[in-house]
Amino acid sequence: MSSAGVCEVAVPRTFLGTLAYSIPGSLVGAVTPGVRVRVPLGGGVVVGVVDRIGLRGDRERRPRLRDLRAVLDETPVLDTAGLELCRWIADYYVAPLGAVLKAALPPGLLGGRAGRSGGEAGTAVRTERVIRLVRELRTLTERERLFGRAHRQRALYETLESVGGQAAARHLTSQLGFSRSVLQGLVARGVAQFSEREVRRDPFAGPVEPETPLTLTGAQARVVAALDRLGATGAGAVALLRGVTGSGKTVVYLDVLERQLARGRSGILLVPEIALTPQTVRRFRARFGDAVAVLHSGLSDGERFDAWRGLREGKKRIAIGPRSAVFAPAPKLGAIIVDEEHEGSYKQSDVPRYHARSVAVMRARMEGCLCVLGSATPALESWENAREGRYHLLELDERVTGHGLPAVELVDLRAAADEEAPAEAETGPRILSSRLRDAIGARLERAEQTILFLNRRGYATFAECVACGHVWSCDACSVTLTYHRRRRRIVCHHCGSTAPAPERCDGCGAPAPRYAGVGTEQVERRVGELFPSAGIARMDLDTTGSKWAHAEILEAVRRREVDILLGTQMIAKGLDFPHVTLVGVINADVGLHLPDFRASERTFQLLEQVAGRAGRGATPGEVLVQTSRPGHHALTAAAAHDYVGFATRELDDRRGPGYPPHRRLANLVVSGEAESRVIDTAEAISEWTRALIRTRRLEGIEVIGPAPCPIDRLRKRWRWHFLLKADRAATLGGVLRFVGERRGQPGSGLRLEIDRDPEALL
DNA sequence: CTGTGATCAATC
DNA sequence: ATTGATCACAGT
Repeated sequence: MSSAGVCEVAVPRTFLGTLAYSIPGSLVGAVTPGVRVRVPLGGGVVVGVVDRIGLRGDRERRPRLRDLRAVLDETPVLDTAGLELCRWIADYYVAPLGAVLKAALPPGLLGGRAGRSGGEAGTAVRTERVIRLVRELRTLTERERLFGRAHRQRALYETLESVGGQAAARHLTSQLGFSRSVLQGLVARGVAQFSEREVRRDPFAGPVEPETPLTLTGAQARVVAALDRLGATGAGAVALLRGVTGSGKTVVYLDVLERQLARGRSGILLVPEIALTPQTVRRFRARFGDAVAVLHSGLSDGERFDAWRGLREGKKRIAIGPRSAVFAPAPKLGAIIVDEEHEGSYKQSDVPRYHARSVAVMRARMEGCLCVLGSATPALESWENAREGRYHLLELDERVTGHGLPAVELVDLRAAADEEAPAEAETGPRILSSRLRDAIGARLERAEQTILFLNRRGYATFAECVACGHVWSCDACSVTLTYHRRRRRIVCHHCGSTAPAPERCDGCGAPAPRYAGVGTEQVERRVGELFPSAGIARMDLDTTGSKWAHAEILEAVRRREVDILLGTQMIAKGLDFPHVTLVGVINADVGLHLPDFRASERTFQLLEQVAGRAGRGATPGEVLVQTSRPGHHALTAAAAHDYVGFATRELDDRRGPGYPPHRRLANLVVSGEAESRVIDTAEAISEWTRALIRTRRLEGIEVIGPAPCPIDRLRKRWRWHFLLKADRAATLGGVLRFVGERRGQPGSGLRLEIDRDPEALL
């Protein structure tokens, strides 16, 4: 078989590798790497992407290949460099190339179905289900007759009435606590109807104010100049920009990108998803106008396709977006900037489990462009690379305000440390020390704003029976249920399942449980009691259900309608409010005890980030961190704003156990519904891997485990894992690929997940 | 003997 | 993911 008549195609399936097809004579000229093709697969037809013309070298001959059915693109959806990057990801992260391509291309281009929609733009309209009242019940008697004892339906009716007759079904069930059957009941009674409503909101649209002219500080100018020199080499240099919070990294990014544009190059700015606010985008639009393409999961498929096409055709030159924007089809790429490069959300949690920072570095090397990793608290991996000279280290250690970083004080929560506090019986668990309470009071008097941070949502983290000690936990996951007081439900934060708050113990029948472990909802209540006249806003997943509630809350803070903003890590990143002079961390110990090797690093980063919200205006800021472990190095280092000290100590702590960045890590998780099969399979695969290492005489690589995962049941699946630790990335990669190919699909409803360079081991 | 569901392997 | 092959077992 001549190599001209055949090709390898990546298809959207879960197995590794590509499939071979023959090219019918009529299509020969049209088939090139990177074009989409329609191919027969099993009993159906799917859309795949041509990986290469000719067969893979390692392939055994087949008597007969099936024919390509059609070629869908004149221009490849990925250029040579893009395809090469995707191959690297597939290889490195042991993922099917088809799955990588699916993640890299706009939604709809590579759908499983090979229908009409596989053609051009994904024109799918995003809709949401709406319930609408269709019958008016004017009199009370009429309502009573109709609803009888169906009081939830009546409540729903009245809710809908009060919001103007219709509401999104999703909002009613997830935010307001109506169950789906109540909605259905109302429809069944003929009082309401369901319909679909198109959702189309572009939060980034709207007038763009011209940028207020900025002059770079001396330090910023030096950094920009250094980056410019690095970029000009065309050698794919990587720079780590460590700039303290408030040192003006964004201004540097703007300048770097502007210089690239001036050279006829394009640029990509990656930001963590939650930092992609209209506020951020506005700054870039103000500088670059229509050349900016925003890639955001909140956009419809059609809008995303338009942004993608705009970039590919050179009409847009700057791409801003989360993780997947690292694949932006920017021709003549000059720079990729990864803001907040330490953020864990750059790692994708499902296949392909890539890290956008690593992909950015690899892409820059492949295309010879500049890569800038920016953070106040770099990931230890990046720090180590900079220390060893693989990345160029640049630093900004002055805040632009000239005020210096806010003073941080650790407030000891233990024992009688707080003499002024009344006995616990009167106040419930202590949430605010008198120190923090007084500090908030002082800000209220001076009309300054306060941010309170607690990385735990809900009211209480668990419910416990006072009589027998029973703790309510999820049926599907091995975690305790969080009490949400306003919703009057207990909720699993892993699978989302909920149940009404218990009235008595399942086991012994004793009445009402005790709720323990403070969450943001409880802080909100307590703060409201202590400061009844203050404007309080809570920002966490529960209050930002609707897509842009988030931005609305922040607008209220900006207008100073809010005196105290309280929330989870959502409020830790990037917020820039000049009148915030106090940041209070309710409990810094949350997260410090997690069974994960990054627990200390996470805590340090979060504290440093949240502390950076204080004192960004004319008045210096103050930070109070409540903790029961005031001696912990993550906390003392954060209090001293001592990144280098923290990194040195933490690197040292990780040397013994061989955690990254000293050694390379992969987490292999076996999951399934039958516990015994999961254990057996985890043992079999880990033993098989050990044997592989032994027989191949591989050095510098070990298998650790298996053991149950820290959360050993999730969504009804039992989970066991084992680790691979290796000195060299190449050794690890070789073993992982072997495991993936030979044991990747264990069958019987079991799954093997391979997570290379894991962000967390939970 | 046929129908049903579970399990497993292959997909070019 | 999806499909088809294979097999145990229940019902006819």
